[in-house]
Amino acid sequence: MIKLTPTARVILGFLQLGARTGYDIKQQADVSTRFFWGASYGQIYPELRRLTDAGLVRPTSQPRGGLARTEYTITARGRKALHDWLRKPPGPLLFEYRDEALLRLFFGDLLSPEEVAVNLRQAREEFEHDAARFRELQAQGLPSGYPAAALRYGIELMEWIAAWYRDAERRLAAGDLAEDQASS
Amino acid sequence: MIKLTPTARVILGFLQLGARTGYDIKQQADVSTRFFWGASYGQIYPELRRLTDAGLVRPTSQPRGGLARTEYTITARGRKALHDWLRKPPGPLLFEYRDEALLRLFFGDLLSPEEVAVNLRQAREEFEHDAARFRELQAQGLPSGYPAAALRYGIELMEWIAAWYRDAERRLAAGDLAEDQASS
DNA sequence: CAATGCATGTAATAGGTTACATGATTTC
DNA sequence: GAAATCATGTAACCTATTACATGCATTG
Repeated sequence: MIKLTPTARVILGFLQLGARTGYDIKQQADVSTRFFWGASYGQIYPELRRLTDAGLVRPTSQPRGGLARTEYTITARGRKALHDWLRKPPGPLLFEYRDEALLRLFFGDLLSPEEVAVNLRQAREEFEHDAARFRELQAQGLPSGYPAAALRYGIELMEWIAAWYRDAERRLAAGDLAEDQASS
Repeated sequence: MIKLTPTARVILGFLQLGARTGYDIKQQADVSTRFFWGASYGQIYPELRRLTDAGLVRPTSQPRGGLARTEYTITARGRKALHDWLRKPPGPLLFEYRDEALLRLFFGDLLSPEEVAVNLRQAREEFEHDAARFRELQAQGLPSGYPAAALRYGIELMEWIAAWYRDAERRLAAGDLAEDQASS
């Protein structure tokens, strides 16, 4: 079974969903998978070349007037590799979570409770802001089906996190955050 | 204001909380910040050298018998840099989220509903498993205070995600996942 | 005709993991 | 005396972002 690099997965997926150029893939990813799976030009173009060499995509020159343009289509091999990964990815599912706000909370003992409170509020506001941005995307009504479900996940996740911080602020003020006992 | 690299933040934080050696930092991070802020030897040791050169930490040779050992203490400059970052990080708070399960859901149109259902179940089970692992850590009663709050965050996040996938399974079976309308 | 959008691409840099190598000490 | 733990470190590799460079086409 062919192993796809992280970026190859998005590329093949978007190609099969109708994307044509590298530019196109980037635009679509930016308004959909971005928050849980990004892709930059610095990854996309070199990867498209590797996928071409591996026979998973096929490029065709499709200039628009004098504007050089390369359209890619997914090959049978590419479709198979994509489908294989969609059903049984090699290795455990990749999940990465990195959160500076949480790290600052973790080191809360090095700050005064007031300073921690400021940090919690700031984190909450950022996540609220993110949730609002996602809600706008949703209101524009663009996605439907599975992409809509993923967007919904993003909104609800951001709102859950914001709510968690809101609750942490409350607990801090009530004096039972830093003294938390492991609840049984 | 001194800019700390991502790894420098964890290192300085753990040093101020009492860690002594590079090995020590790694052990402590592995059972606490790991899920939202990891650190590997390949990062820690070179970074300790850079921090030494920058005057943020001070190494002292403290062999245990014939075992070479270097204990690090944070300097006044180091404490200031850490405290500055804890209160006002340069730039927006770093937040990274990467989720292969969600990407597979996003491309659900390329699979049959049955295959999507299998993926959802698999994802849910993985997150349930993670939650259980965190719960064990918590049951061992090791952390208290802010570290305990961060662990609690981890448990509740994993459980929230698992619940989201459980609900997605239900909606898929009911036929209103892939046909989702943007709810107003 | 200026600004924006379409389109491709590279170089520098950053940040990170994994695997390996080495060797002492402690515990069973 | 074998296995696990303490301890340090590096080399190879992977993945990714940012900034830059280039130039055509479209829209106001």
